[in-house]
Amino acid sequence: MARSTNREDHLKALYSLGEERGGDDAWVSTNEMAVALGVKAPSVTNMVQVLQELGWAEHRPYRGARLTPLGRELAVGLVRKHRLWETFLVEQLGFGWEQVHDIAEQMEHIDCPELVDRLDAFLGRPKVDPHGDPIPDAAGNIEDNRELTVPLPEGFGHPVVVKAVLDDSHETLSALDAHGVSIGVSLSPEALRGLPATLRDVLLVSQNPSQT
Amino acid sequence: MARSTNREDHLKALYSLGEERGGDDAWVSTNEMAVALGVKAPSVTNMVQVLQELGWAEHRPYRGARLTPLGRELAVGLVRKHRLWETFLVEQLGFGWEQVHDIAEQMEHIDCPELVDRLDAFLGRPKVDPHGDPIPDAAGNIEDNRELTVPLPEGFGHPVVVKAVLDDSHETLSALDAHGVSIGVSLSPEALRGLPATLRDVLLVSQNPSQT
DNA sequence: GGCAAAAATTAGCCTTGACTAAATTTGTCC
DNA sequence: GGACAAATTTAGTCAAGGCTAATTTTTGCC
Repeated sequence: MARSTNREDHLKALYSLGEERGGDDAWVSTNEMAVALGVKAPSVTNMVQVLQELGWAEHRPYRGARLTPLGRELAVGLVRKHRLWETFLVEQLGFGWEQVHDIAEQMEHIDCPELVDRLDAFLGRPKVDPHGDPIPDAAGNIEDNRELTVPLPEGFGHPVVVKAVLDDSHETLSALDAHGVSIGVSLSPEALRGLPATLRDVLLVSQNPSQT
Repeated sequence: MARSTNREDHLKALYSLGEERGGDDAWVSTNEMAVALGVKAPSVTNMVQVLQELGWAEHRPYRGARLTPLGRELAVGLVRKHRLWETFLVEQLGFGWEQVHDIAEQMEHIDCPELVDRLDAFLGRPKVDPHGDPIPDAAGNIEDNRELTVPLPEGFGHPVVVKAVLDDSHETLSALDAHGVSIGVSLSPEALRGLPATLRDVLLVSQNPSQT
């Protein structure tokens, strides 16, 4: 039973898609997971059954899968590692925010709890990663300040401050860069109208420019 | 043909054992590799044949294997990554030198040339790792200052300065720590006599304490 | 309520990389 | 120079994790 990158990838996909669904008890279809992971549906069915044997997930045939409390804990640990490494890559090594997702995807599988703690301390226990996403603490608590933020409101009547980006892919982030958009930047209504709709849709913003 | 941790592990074992043999054209037996990697001999025979198909090594049945120039280049790249990460873990994150080998063993498989360059620059382009081993540069050149050093001479007539440790295992390094031995430390003849022979045997030293 | 389409699972196969057991080669000792 | 021991490879098996094709379940539409 060696540590398996594969199982961890499936676990994380299940977690992410479940979060998008909005609830801890949301069922995620194996097909969705297959699309997210770039594999075919039967492979996911297999892996989900393995996760069930590990006690990480529950599988209801023809309905989908969802995490157990243990599975959720492990998944949050992976997210924590991913976002800490992204922060390291951007803040310490000077990578662009659009470059780090794929690298962190590899680094998050490194297995060493003490490394995670030391990295967290080294970075000054950051609360958010370079894309504005919250970094879970060592206990697994996620302080989601994005509750204070909102999806971009209709009409673009007021300036807004960019607080987070919901899509960390290289393409989206490069495109945002090209439009001068990054975390903390204030955007005028005109600037918002100049953005392609697909880019506007991934932004979470604060309407009060005084909020940091 | 995905990037394979496995192939990289076999490549590195072949490189390390070949270096111990002392020559670029030394043949390494599959059995030695099997012992080093913790697998059985037939598994190594299989992998060595795969390495041969990849153009990384040459396999002469019943004689052993040795690296091609390409294989050597790739292996040196792995050693470079390993030693840079070890340096990062000790100097930036504050790990003890006995803790970092196993972690770096995982990190060296992260595939991103730009990451290696940036890490190297971030660390100030270090020449040696925490165990005194030389770090290959980006071109693969190894500036082995250990030529200036020697294995511990017989008799222990003079004080010596520890320049490198040939065994990076947790056990050996912890034991050295317990005896107050680390890179750069000066050891008196009495101190040397107080060390177990197995520990003395892994030291490379300089006889001139003025050398740094 | 039944039937067709969509979704998910099962069945069967392939590759990678490990293993054991059996066969082969090498090397050494007289 | 032959016989035996040690080292190595070959042969055959297994588990993990992927795939395609076929089957089963669910769902949506009339």
